[in-house]
Amino acid sequence: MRIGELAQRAGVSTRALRYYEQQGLIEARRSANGYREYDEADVRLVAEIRSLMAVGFTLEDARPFVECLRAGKPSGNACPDSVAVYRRKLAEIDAEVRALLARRAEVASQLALACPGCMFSKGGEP
Amino acid sequence: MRIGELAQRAGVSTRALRYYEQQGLIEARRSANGYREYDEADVRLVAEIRSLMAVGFTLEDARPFVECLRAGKPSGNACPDSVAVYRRKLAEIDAEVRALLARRAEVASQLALACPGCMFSKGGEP
DNA sequence: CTTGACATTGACGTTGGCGTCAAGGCTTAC
DNA sequence: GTAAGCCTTGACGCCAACGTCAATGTCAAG
Repeated sequence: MRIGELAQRAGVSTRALRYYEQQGLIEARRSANGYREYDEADVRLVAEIRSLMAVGFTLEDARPFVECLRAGKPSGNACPDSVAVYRRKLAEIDAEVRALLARRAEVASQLALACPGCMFSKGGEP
Repeated sequence: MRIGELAQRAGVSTRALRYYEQQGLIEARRSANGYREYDEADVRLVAEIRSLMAVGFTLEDARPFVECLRAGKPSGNACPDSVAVYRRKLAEIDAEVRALLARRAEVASQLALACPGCMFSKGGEP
């Protein structure tokens, strides 16, 4: 299939696919006229990328998973590098959550100072 | 005082101060040679901006607080617009935390699939 | 033949909050 | 007078993941 069909089947733009290729995540053979040609395996690769991005992974984070699939593994997370990324991501998320909660507490205390009663009413008291 | 001293006292760069001015958050009168001149009130304005940014506010978020101070209020959060921003920010943070926790759960379940036992050991089992 | 739907590469725009030159003017000290 | 240290405006760079346009090529249908 060509890039337009892959884009439609994977739910991404053709621009995104060319970008992934530029970043070395996917590759395509070329037909005689220079058009990119993809197969079913590429649909899976792109799907893997998108599902990882959907949970906050960057393209770089997705790279080990893609390489894992291209290495013939049935699943992108069946490789040690992928597992390492999972663990790193968990740590990152936990750190982010802690930072956010700390900020939340600060904001809440400032709000309580600025507007006593705001914290327990729905509409607040401006 | 001139921009260098304000920068030092407020703990920001001169570039940042000029940027804040460009965004309409602070303003400076000019001395005869064209240099920006600031006073103590500006130190407070910049301090307010920085303390808000430290908890994740954008410059736009900080605007009502600055206007509040410039309106003569003793505190930047003593105005209804500021309180509204606080409340909006709390909601945003809560939404972010929820999204992060949802992602965390997804990542954790994938990790559990990829590497049973990883979730309960420190070093994991790759 | 021409229209239209596909494809190609290249390059600039987006978002926030500045960092980092560049090229020059003002002031003070030696 | 000149070096040092302040200041001015202007403009490009950065980061991610593309969007969007430009100019052009390919191919099947009418």
